Amino acid sequence: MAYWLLKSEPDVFGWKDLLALGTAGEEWHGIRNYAARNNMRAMVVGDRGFFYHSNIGKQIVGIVEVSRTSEPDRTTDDPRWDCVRVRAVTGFARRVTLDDCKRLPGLENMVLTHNSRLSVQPVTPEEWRIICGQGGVVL
DNA sequence: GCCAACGTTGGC
DNA sequence: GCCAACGTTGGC
Repeated sequence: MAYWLLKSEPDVFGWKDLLALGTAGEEWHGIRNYAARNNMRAMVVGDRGFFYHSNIGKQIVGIVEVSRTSEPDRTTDDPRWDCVRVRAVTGFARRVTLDDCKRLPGLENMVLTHNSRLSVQPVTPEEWRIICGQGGVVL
């Protein structure tokens, strides 16, 4: 299983919005960046991802699961762009901030801390373990 | 609200 | 294929 990090501005679509959709989840549409799209194309059903609130909060707030693999993004006519479907799995007992990620040992190379613009990012198993521990998530 | 970083576009 | 111009993102 691979691990990812998905960003969203919480005033547009936040963790509570995803939670409200339950097991149906949400299509992760609107991605218009090749690197982010390629990361989505690499996802398989069952992969897990962190849900990150950008701009407001700047923190990881929960865990999502990929529930459907990449398919064309119906919100555009441009055939280049895809989306996956994700659903909420569990919220963090303690949210893990961007500052935490910059500070914690073992996260020095995390994409989040040095390519802040990439909206769908890979996360290594070690990074996943550290952040889940920090977030109070029992693996 | 500003601006640096980054990606994309399009003229050549 | 290069690169200047432009647009967007997101931290500050």
